[in-house]
Amino acid sequence: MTSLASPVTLAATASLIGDVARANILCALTGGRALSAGELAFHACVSAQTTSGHLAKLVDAGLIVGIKQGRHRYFRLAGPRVAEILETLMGAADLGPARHRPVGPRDEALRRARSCYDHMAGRFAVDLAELLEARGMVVLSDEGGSITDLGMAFFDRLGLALGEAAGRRRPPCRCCLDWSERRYHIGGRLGAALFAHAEGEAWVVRVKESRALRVTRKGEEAVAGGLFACVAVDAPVPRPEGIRTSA
Amino acid sequence: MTSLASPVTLAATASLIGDVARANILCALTGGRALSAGELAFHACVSAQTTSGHLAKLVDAGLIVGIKQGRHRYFRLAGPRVAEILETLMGAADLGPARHRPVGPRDEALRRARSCYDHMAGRFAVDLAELLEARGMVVLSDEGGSITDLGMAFFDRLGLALGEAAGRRRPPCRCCLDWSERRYHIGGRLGAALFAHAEGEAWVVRVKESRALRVTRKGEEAVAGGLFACVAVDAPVPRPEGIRTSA
DNA sequence: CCATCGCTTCGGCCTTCGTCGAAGCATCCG
DNA sequence: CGGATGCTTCGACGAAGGCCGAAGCGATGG
Repeated sequence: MTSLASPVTLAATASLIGDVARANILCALTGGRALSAGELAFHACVSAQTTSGHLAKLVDAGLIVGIKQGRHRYFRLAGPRVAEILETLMGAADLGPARHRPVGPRDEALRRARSCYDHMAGRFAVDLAELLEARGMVVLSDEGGSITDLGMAFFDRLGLALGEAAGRRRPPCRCCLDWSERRYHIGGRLGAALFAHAEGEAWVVRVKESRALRVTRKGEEAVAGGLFACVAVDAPVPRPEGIRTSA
Repeated sequence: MTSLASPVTLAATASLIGDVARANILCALTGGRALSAGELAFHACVSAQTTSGHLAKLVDAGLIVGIKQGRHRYFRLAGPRVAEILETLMGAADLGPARHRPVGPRDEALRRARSCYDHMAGRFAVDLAELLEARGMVVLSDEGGSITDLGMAFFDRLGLALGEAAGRRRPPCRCCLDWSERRYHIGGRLGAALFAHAEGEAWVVRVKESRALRVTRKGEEAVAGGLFACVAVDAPVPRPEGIRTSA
């Protein structure tokens, strides 16, 4: 019935990601935007023809999809599942003894705020998640998360489109372990809705040619206190000092 | 602060799993039991010295841990995180077009019921999960799962040790996409507790030298109807015909 | 104490696969 | 229609790494 997930197929998938050039390609696409083959070649630091071969393999494996537009061909991740796989594998990197810490300076922007396929990650997202949890909107744990009744009402008043999740009782939300913060951020449908809302309200703007997000002043203000001022909330406020945006 | 999860470390981790011999080793350890280097060499179908090299790399990366006992050295997965990574990667195998379906005969036992590090998988586990969801004990979705109040009370009466999960409000439970069934089974703390309970009550017994589990008659009976007869449940019974155990 | 067993290290063979140069198509523009 | 751009295919080179034979080391057991 289903293709057997044997060790050899596991190895095939893993070795596909296990090449530095392909890992660079996948990481570049984790930003969520579709990129052309040439741009991916630049990100992977290899020639165009080498990149072409890698892209063919990735498409063949179903990790990415490519659409042809004119003389360009744009690629994006095949879906949230793939992004999740990559994030999970990212988190596995710090399983071993923390030996090398090549903290580059250009990584600071990524640590602060970045897009993670369809949701946000980095300090900004982690702080937001912890604030929402402190306010009793969501429950987060290492096994997943869920939206409380209070949270459902709040997100509804905020205007978030949670889609079919609203129909389910106690809709869970995926919470990823942030690899740069080792704390949780919110993914899944809620994470995607939060990202869309934040982008629509210009709380964050995408930085060109990068996964990094720039947190605007409006975003800082909205999240630091105004996020909850825009709707009436009768929730307990156990941590009124707001969150750090570290701008 | 934290080791940077760059594309190169992603590739390093992935390529570690991307070798067939190492993938075999990891899959063998996914059964949950510690295995000696010799047994792992047998599973990986390579010589002892080659296996030794692979094990050193896996230990070095923090994916597995080894303890010395006499002249044997036993290895096990470093933790649930690793098992989760492997399961996630397993699920990625069916992303591409389903082309090869080498459904071996010996896989049938694994498809029926198997251990997955600390919880159960296969048809038995999937049916059990769906039954629990139909009874309103848990809520499952592609973004995670959560235990309902009804479920908390039920599992408590059943005698499951959910540990610290009981302290949390709406404790979530991890639900994995079963690679052999493409449906959900229950993992996380609840999954581990269910497995321990099922093993303690002799509903399932481990098959030697394999991840496979044999579902006993007692287990079939208990799950088919007696599981809910042993405790008083005032829940709606939308699907009273029970589950298939396909023994 | 010697034989056996289990695991590890060392050295060298060999396959695999990532890489780029050159050439071949497809597309767009002037 | 010709030149430029973007992507792909082909072929050969070369480094990386998995593999095993041989030998070494520690533990067990008679």
